[in-house]
Amino acid sequence: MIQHHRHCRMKGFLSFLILWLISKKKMNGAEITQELEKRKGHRPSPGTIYPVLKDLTEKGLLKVDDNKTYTLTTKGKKEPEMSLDTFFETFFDIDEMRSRCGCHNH
Amino acid sequence: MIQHHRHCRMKGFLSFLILWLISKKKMNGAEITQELEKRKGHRPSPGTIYPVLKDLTEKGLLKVDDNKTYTLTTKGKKEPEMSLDTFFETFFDIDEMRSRCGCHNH
DNA sequence: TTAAAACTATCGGAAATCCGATAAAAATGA
DNA sequence: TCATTTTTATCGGATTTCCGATAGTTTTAA
Repeated sequence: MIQHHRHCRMKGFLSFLILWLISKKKMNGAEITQELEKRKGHRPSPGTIYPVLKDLTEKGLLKVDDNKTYTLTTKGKKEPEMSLDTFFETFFDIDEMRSRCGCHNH
Repeated sequence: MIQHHRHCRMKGFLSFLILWLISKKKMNGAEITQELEKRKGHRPSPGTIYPVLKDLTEKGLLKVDDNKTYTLTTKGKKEPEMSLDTFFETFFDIDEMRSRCGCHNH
């Protein structure tokens, strides 16, 4: 099956982003989908987010309650911290990056 | 051959990061390697960065001079802008992210 | 000059990442 | 109830991303 060419660079921050979203507010799959659509401009396929949620749950970073609502575990609360450190060590000059692009009002 | 498990989340921002570095200052491979080591905490393998440089050159985003120094092309100067927009649309609350992690001094 | 070191480059493949297709389960509402 | 919509979930695989192994090339310095 031929898959179409993706225009979107920057593949591979979805787990990080989902952890970040859930750290701000517990969410179910639909809410996560909506939030990702808002941020990235297009609705992710169910086949995109549910495997990620499953993976993060199996790694002990997320837990699910009976309403299918995802929350960070204790481990998960530490993990994004680590990732954030890594992130800001790598992109320490992020303010300069932002000042170079057109989106100053975010 | 068995490859060891990677602890590092956030796979997949290398092209973006390399474009960003070269947009700040023209560099050769060794300089890029050093800068990545500084930012990410470990030295990338040559097999990591040179294929990326080749790929970005073939896509017309980079050009190389006789000293193997990489510079952005006109197209490359626009491309990171686009990526930056995407980036900051996705991570519009990046300041909140940073205030949550320990690295306030970057 | 020439050996050693540093740099550049390629290749194959492991692992990660994402997504379309598909379907089950749950919620909705007529 | 029961059909429709929404939500959740899985699977297989296309593609991307990265890296170890390897080797050619250039620079360094004795």
